[in-house]
Amino acid sequence: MRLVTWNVNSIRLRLDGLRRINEEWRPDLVCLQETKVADPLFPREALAEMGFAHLAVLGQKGYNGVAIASRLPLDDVHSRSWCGRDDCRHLIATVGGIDVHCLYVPAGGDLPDPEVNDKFAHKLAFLEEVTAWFATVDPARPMVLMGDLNVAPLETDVWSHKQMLKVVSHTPVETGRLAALQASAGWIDAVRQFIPPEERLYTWWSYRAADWQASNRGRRLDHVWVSRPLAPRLASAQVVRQTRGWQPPSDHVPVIVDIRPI
DNA sequence: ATGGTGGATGCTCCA
Repeated sequence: MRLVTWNVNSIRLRLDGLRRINEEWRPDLVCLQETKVADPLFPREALAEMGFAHLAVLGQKGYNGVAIASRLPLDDVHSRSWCGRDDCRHLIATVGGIDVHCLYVPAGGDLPDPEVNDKFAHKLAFLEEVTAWFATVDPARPMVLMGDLNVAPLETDVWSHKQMLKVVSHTPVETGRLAALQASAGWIDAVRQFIPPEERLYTWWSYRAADWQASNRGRRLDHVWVSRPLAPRLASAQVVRQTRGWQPPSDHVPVIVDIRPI
């Protein structure tokens, strides 16, 4: 089974990109973040034409929004809300006996100080709540957690570890909270099973760079994690870097993981 | 130290 996660930054502007991904990589299931559209306006038909007969959406006007598109039936579709907000960041479905969590963690604003930046405080509280909840989930279940986690955990997940230590997405408090989330249900970083942690790897490049490829100041913000029972079934992982150069591009690129059948 | 771009929206917020 081929799984893809992609922060599309508007699904309606990324339909051609998704068609290209679909034709070239043939995913069985796609988790989308930042769909930026209310559910009645979601382009359901376009995804059905790509072969995604099963679709779960959780969107709102203008901001956030997640979706799961699948060739295989989705069971027990539901969502969770965190920090007392209904901001469309966590969608859950079961496919082929695997619980799929599509997650969009708050970006956290600019200043990495929860005392002066409410968005950063929200991000930290969000990670803490999700962690506490996953600690109550049975880690023996086959589960996948995929999405834009908005944290680059490893030194090799940013262009400059030293310069990024005070930049939101790579501060010690965030990488610490992400490590706690990873430990909560014994999650395994599927991508780093195939691309060694010593190797630099990014999934996001800012729109603000004059030349994203030349400066290459990326971050690995998008992740695919699996629970212990799925670890022996991991077959491959890849980051589709070249989509950053497609027109019009998302600032995030897709991450693909293949899981063998039992 | 600063501003840079892109998306949705509606004269600004968010990333």
